[in-house]
Amino acid sequence: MTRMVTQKDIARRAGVSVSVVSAVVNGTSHTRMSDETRERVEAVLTEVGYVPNDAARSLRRQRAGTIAVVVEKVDNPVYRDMFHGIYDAAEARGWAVVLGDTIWMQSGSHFLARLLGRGSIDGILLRHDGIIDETVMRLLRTQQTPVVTLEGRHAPDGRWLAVDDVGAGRIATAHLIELGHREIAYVGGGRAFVTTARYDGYVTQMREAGLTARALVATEFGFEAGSKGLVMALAQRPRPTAVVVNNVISGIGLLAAAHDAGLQIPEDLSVIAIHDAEIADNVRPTLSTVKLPMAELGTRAVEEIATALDGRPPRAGILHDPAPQVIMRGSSAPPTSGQPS
Amino acid sequence: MTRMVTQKDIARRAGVSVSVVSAVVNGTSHTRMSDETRERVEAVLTEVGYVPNDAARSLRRQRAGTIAVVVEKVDNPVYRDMFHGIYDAAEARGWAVVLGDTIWMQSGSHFLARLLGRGSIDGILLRHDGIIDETVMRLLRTQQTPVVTLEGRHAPDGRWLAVDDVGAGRIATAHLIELGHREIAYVGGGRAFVTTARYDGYVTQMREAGLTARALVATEFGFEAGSKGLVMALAQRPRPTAVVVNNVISGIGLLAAAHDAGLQIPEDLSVIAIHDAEIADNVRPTLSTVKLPMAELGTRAVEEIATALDGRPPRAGILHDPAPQVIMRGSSAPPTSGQPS
DNA sequence: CTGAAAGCGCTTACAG
DNA sequence: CTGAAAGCGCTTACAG
Repeated sequence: MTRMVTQKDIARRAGVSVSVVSAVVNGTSHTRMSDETRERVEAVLTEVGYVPNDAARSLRRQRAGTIAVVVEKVDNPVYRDMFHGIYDAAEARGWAVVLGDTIWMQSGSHFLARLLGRGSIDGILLRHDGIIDETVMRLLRTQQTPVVTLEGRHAPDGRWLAVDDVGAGRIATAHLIELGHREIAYVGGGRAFVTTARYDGYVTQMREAGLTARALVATEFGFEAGSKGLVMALAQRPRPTAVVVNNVISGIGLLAAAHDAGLQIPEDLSVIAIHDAEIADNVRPTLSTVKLPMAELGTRAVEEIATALDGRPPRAGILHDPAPQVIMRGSSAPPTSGQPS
Repeated sequence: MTRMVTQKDIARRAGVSVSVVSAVVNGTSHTRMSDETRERVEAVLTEVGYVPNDAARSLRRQRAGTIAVVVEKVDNPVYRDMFHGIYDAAEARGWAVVLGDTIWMQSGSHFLARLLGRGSIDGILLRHDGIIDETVMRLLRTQQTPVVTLEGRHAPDGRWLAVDDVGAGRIATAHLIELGHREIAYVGGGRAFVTTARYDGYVTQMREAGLTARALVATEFGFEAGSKGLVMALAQRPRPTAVVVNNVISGIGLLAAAHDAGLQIPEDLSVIAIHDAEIADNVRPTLSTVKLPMAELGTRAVEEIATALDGRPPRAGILHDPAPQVIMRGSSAPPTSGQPS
């Protein structure tokens, strides 16, 4: 490992001071210099392949130029658009983005240390739904690094953003009602904030349609939540002819379980899941979903970090625009007369 | 935004020098001090909630304590175990891990700047299969930050690691042969390195069994590659009774396309995909796969970074242990006599 | 137009 | 047992 080449080295080789080198590197016009000098420095810079030391820069500038995004499971396809939105917005502001998984945020972990310690991360976007250790949350709240919570209501200093979960629950339910269903169940998602909101939307929509809302079939997340949820939903009386599932992954799991139970989808049961993902198009039957503006959520979250760094007041809240949108696929259809009950 | 509290502040409040504070913070025994002093410092430390500045630390230590992992699509479920292996190994060595997506590595992006610039990232694990801009690769090669390439053969200074792709291709093919298939096609994955290796395994295994290997049905990656691949494979004569698919995602896509084409899986066509993921269990029919030791790959990759940082020679190569393993599910079965041809 | 110097917050020899 | 000082590599007022 050879020694790092510094501005000092460049200065020596170009016969100028480090101030000049720094000015050239940063494109600062403040220190005006002759074209001749600039060219000479630039020549040396590219010749030796100079790269600035980010640690030194961050220390001096008191800003790292990097924000961290921490989510529950990085491989959840639901985040794809959000990551994209975050990346674009961050790059536009001159920030790099790094990702991490919530399960890495354990007390004492080096990942957490990097998040908490100032100097390498300027802001944190956190998808948190009550799953994080309370000690860790307290630490996070105590730190000065701004934290914007995504889809949760626990934000330190009130910086939180969420998609319209109530609206998603409503529109999913409305879709099934419009198809003619009256016996509709709500499956999945445990007792987390987002579930509560989505389930609320379901309840409201059912009531408005003069239908009776059912108890939440609470089953956590993941594929398995879908299969367990199906069994529990089918045990309800009267037997539902349609279900709203709390998320795509559980929706896929529910579809698989329905297949195993010998149910025809959508003939025997209509299914719609909240959140859209590519996989919904790649299972059979395809899965109807509600698409939420995740890319916009990401963009707004980055703006909120900027707001926090500027010391401006939070603009917390729910993203109502664009509105949740039903993407009808093969898993939802009008109820059939021959539907088992 | 209040000013950051520094060791200097702690020192003043505790009535000691910063050397002592630093020693307490780092648990350094070098500077022995009285228990009384240590306790006093610790009290102040916790009282004000001191957190070290990582930028200053990195600069002084000439090491950031963070490694970056950059992969093609972070939401590819294939990486889940690998991330886990990387995280565990990194934490054990005292390193934090941050994740990024390959598509962020564009010339001029701040993400790339952070990767290239020394000081904030000590090493890079890169899943690269020929998709990255050659300019970027050259920059990466030029930098001093060690890069370990995962599943590719392009590693700068020869630090690369891969799972046994040839073995995976062989064992997948062997599985179908053992079931009694003789007309077996290979679908998906374009012309990337991993594909070449897996396809090679298929060819070898076919030959050893005295069967004729077919031309690669080259269709890139993703779900769509599976559907396109199916059409192309079915056009081959004699029509195959079984296919090896280059990866799980394409395998799912192929299953969906087969359903749309009215094919019964596995009766009309047996399918096995390389790489295992939870989703393989959650589609119907379930998808047979070959599981590769991704967690171990992650662990070894972290060790390789350590090797590089210590200036020790590369231990590049293929991970043969544990060996690829067939996970038979519902998509593969013996050929049926009534199979269409 | 250019240089010398201070200082960001740490760690680590070195001196006492 | 503890402190003063140097220095990691930058950026930025300030002086000339």
